[in-house]
Amino acid sequence: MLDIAFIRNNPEVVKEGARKKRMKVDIDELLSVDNDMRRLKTEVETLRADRNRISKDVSKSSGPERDDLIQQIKFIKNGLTEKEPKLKELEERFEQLMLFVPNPPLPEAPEGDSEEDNVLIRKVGQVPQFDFTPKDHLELAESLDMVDMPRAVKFAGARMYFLKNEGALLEFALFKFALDHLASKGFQPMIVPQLVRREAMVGTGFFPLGEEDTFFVSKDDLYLVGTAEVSLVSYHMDEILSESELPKRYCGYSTCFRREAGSYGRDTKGFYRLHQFNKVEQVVICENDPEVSMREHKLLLENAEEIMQALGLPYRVALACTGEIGQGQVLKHEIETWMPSRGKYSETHSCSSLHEFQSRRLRIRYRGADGKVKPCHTLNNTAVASPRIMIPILENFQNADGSVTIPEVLRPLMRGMERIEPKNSK
RNA sequence: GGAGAGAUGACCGAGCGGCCGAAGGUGCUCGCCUGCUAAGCGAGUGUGGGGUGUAGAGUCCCACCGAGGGUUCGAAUCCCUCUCUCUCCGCCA
Repeated sequence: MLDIAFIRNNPEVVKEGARKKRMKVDIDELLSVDNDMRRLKTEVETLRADRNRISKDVSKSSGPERDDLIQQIKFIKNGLTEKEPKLKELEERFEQLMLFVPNPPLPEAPEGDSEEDNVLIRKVGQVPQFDFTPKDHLELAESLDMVDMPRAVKFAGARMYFLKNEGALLEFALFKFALDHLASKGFQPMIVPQLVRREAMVGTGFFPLGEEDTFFVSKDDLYLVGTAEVSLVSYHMDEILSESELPKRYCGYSTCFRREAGSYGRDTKGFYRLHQFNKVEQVVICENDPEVSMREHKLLLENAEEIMQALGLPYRVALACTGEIGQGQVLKHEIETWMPSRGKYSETHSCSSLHEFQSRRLRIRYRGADGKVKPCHTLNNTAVASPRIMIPILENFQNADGSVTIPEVLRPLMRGMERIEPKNSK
């Protein structure tokens, strides 16, 4: 959500932002509703002021004078009964329109339509050269008996899976490693609610646009989160924090549920696109200062890169183009990891700054040193998401004999195992 | 799931249908005072929105005492619905 005053004063900036993001939104309609709403509001408030004033006199009067005052109020109330529903209608329309206005991207976000227009920032690590025919991650995972997809699909449907044996252990090791790393840097570890109310989904900006992609538990009116970001950001909903306690830095673990509506037939094989996965997410809530949030943005990116480097995975960092940036984000970096079977770097992390977009929706504010209450800035980035991260781990670290070498940092977390060996029986 | 109690400002907590945007305290800000610290003294300090005003300051108004309806000239106070919290019982990782 943007500040309506900002939209009023800078309609062209907002329109240009929407255009860059390739999003359709009718700012002129919004402003016209805003205008009508304010005009009517003034009328209604004048009537209310009259009513309140006269009503106070009622208590001081008596007899015919009193009856006369009450008559006057009844007359005013007629005007109110006529105007109030119209005002309410306009206000609802206004709120609705506001939910769709995209946050204009920062100037440093490159303009573009799709992934191809993202700008490469840096490459880290060596892409492996195999002197044997490498397998893809699914083949590896099956031969290593780390996964069972067919049995899951049989009773749970497409894009479902079991992780088993070293697969299960590896995932826990990854999350433990990530949480430890972030906790050591002062991020507060959290295990978060995975079922949330609509308010949290709208508040974090996933709704209304992302509603189709979300699982809904209708009996209880609760939504399954697609990321811990929803809960971590909503944590401070409706609060006024003090500047001295900022920034708030969190790392949260959750399972993530995504319907993947509209992606039928895409990435159907393997670990890339699943209905359910697990993730450690980083979230920062900080002061309303673009420089501060940019610093935090870099910190979040750096944390994720440190984890990637510790794992020894070859990756690159790209700056997402405007067409790839979500509605609420002003800047987004992606970490893409080398996946041999795809023959390219593919997204494993997404680092976003949202400025006031979420905090306005959720009313997360803080009292500045000047005594003024301001909306915070919010940011988030993946720390590690699995099983997707297992694609590059399995594929990059595979050996000629079909085994996979476990990254050193994870070995202490996997009972000292150094390799995952192929199994014969299933 | 059954029975009962509750939801008030950044936080805690009082509140008779008009004198309540709301006592008191804590916190915070500013000042004073005291070898230092702690304490003490004084003053200030709600949110959101609309109008006016040169962004500002100021000023006027509206709304808000969990949310939404209702009664009333007038509702934090009365009634209804919902949500959440707590206690007890049941069930349960």
